[in-house]
Amino acid sequence: MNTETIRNILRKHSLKVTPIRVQVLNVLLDSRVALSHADITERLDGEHVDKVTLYRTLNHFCEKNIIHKVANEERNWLYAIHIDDETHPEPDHAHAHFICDDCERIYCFPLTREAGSSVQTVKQGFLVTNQEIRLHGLCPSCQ
Amino acid sequence: MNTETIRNILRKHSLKVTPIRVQVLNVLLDSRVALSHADITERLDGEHVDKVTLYRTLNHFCEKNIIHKVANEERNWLYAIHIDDETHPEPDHAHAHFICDDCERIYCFPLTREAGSSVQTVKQGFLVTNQEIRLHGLCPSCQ
DNA sequence: ATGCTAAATGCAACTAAGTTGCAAATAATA
DNA sequence: TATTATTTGCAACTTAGTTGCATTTAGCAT
Ligand SMILES: [Mn+2]
Ligand SMILES: [Mn+2]
Ligand SMILES: [Zn+2]
Ligand SMILES: [Zn+2]
Repeated sequence: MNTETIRNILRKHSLKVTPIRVQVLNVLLDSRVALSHADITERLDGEHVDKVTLYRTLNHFCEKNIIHKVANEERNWLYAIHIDDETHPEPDHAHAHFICDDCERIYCFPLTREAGSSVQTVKQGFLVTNQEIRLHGLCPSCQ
Repeated sequence: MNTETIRNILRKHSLKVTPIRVQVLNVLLDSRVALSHADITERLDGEHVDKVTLYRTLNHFCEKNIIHKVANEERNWLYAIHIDDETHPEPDHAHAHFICDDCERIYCFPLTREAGSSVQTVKQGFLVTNQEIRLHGLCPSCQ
């Protein structure tokens, strides 16, 4: 993705435009799957980025809702751009995560509304306001 | 729950019957919600239990499928007995977890079959074999 | 009952993801 | 160009969970 577009995303969220932020955002925009801190560090190579700075950058992006985090099976955070396409205008957790049980990659999937609203009143006395769906299986390259 | 019943659960899974195992299983059988390592330690008080022994006990129970673990919002493990009632004869992940956004307690819920099978073919090329549903909201005592 | 042995326990040290504190550098604005 | 709030980098810290190893014990055979 074009650097100026990325710079504008940052400005839109009133974040200072710094080289690290541009590069990290670029890496995340380029990826079809959610990435770990280590994944991102690798893909930034050439440039040395301090691990704390990277964590803080990712947390900033999360607070601004530019990206979100999802835990993998080892319970480490993976980071992904918010899917923001026409088919999926809702905020927050209105999408599913697909976890490949072979390669362990995690993909963000938009959810159809009917699927999303199917598990509403499961048990008397509990009020469900939101849900998180994690789909397990095999991704195209692992079948 | 009666101690002899607990001893029999252990024997059924060819685990040696030890005081710690009996007590831990008793604590888990008594709880309506999933418990952390710290929660369990508290409820064992009187008896001192080494933290490593407790972790190993819990992992043993998981391997034998007597209990299962679920991550809380801080990504620490909580442990719960497998719900094993008539309404829910399937193995593995065929139940949902309800997370109270106020008190953070986690409950295991059986899932109706229709809800469980609603999110099957979400995206071309991805094979879904299993799913995990985390419901967020308010539990009865937090509304 | 007694002894034997594989499994369970307890303690200390370790691991690794993520955070905190603070001093030095820098982007935005005037 | 100067000012200042924000960002960065480094070191130290935190904490859940694991590993290694010596000691103890449950279950079983004699
Ligand atoms: Mn996602
Ligand atoms: Mn459960
Ligand atoms: Zn895969
Ligand atoms: Zn509650």
